[in-house]
Amino acid sequence: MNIGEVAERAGLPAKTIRYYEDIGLICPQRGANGYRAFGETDLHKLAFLGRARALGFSIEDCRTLLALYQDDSRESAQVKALAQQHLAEIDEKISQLESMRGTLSELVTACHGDTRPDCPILADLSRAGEP
Amino acid sequence: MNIGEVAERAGLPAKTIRYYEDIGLICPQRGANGYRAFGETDLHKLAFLGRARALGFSIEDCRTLLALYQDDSRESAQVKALAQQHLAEIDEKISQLESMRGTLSELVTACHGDTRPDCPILADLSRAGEP
DNA sequence: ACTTGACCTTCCAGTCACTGGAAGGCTTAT
DNA sequence: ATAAGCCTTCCAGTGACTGGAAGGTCAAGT
Repeated sequence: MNIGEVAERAGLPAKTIRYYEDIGLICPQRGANGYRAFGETDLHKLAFLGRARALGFSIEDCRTLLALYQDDSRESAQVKALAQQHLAEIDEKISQLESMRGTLSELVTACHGDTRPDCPILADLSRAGEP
Repeated sequence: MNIGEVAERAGLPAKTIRYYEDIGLICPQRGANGYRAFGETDLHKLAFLGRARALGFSIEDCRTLLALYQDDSRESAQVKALAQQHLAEIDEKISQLESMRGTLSELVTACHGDTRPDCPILADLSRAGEP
């Protein structure tokens, strides 16, 4: 398989696949013409990486997950710990965003959004009332 | 005020303040010794920027917000539109994270997390069942 | 007067995970 | 022979900082 086909099948841009090779996540063979020659295993790894990335795992986490996947003597506790840690980070991010969302939606509601300059959003940002 | 004091008072790292000057968000005066000399207006702008950034606005949004804040002929509709757009982006991010969270927490729950290698998390990432 | 330490300055490099583009080689069809 | 559509490498840029090196300035203490 050339990079175009594997990109199509794995659902990743060719650029990303080259990047993954660059950082040592995959290591496809090379044909006589210098083209990368991907096998089914490479495709499988790339799809794995795509799904892990879609779950928000960092590249380094993905590297670890791939290593665990290929390690017959792994303990599922290692995988679970990694996933739990990531879950905690996601929860953290969500709560930060929820907090922003709360403030921001109050301000948006309070703003008339007309042709006059008075604006509770700017008033809040400038802390007009210095709370 | 030197940068240390304004950093303390605005609640921003000195590095960040220098960066904000670099990209033209603020323009403090300079003393004879080459030190930045911040006035109350600078402090006020920095605090404004800090709060806007804390609400997740991008630097470019902050630049716009600051310009609107200083523009007496602004229309509050401009501010509201910006905020609404940002709110929509936040909502989008939250829903992406919630979706990750959903899948991930199912997988974490399903994983025994013991010394055996069998792991639903890795099974899902490798799409063992090719759904 | 001298030194110490805490400030301040600029500039360069690195972060993360790509993404875009330039310049050039290979393959296949016309 | 040429055109298109692949492929290759390498370099630069993204956002919003952050760390660190190398060096100048200031205030206090001896």
